[in-house]
Amino acid sequence: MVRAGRVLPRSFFDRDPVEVARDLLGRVVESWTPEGIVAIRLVETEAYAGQDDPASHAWRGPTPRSAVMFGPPGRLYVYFTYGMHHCANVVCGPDNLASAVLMRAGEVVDGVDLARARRRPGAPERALASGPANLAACLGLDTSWTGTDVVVAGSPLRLRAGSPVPDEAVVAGPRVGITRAVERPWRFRVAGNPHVSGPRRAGG
DNA sequence: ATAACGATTAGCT
DNA sequence: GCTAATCGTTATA
Repeated sequence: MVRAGRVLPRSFFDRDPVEVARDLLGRVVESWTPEGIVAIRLVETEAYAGQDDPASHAWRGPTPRSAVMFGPPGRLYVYFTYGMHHCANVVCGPDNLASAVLMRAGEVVDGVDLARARRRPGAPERALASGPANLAACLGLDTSWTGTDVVVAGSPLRLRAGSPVPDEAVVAGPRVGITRAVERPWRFRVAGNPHVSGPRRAGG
């Protein structure tokens, strides 16, 4: 069991998503299920700025899928993609923007056995949560988790303070896997960290 | 009703 | 570097 500090308050998420994405590096996301606990220290995130952002699922206004992004900050938005993967975001402020931060990669710091069981036998430890769909799989997340409030006491998904990453260790670069607004440098990662997503690991 | 595609991943060349 | 896997969401009619 890893001591990861206090649960982040709602005010943490009630900010511009670019700020939140940057600040989320080094923080610890943990899921509590009947199977057990898995905790992951985040090393890679991306910001999505709602209706101001052509790459965001919220760009064209609310749909059944993106509705939660238009709600209050601090809730989970999990979507299903490519017919087989889930990815997890935390909704951010400000209220009118429908913004969110995608949790892209991290280091499993608690519940390694459970995390590996949810992935693939023989997956190297550094690859367990390297990529948004891998990270969501380790935590056992699917679309039924959408709407989960991560700041209420006893939530099955929590974000803890962990240890913030200093500016000199943070690299900002273009977001991955999108076709619009590619130029916005809203992907953040910890420089040189072996747990970031690949194979675009070298990109900037 | 239907078609195109996606905030990905793993495996192979 | 290239691509199959696989299906919900969205746009269009």
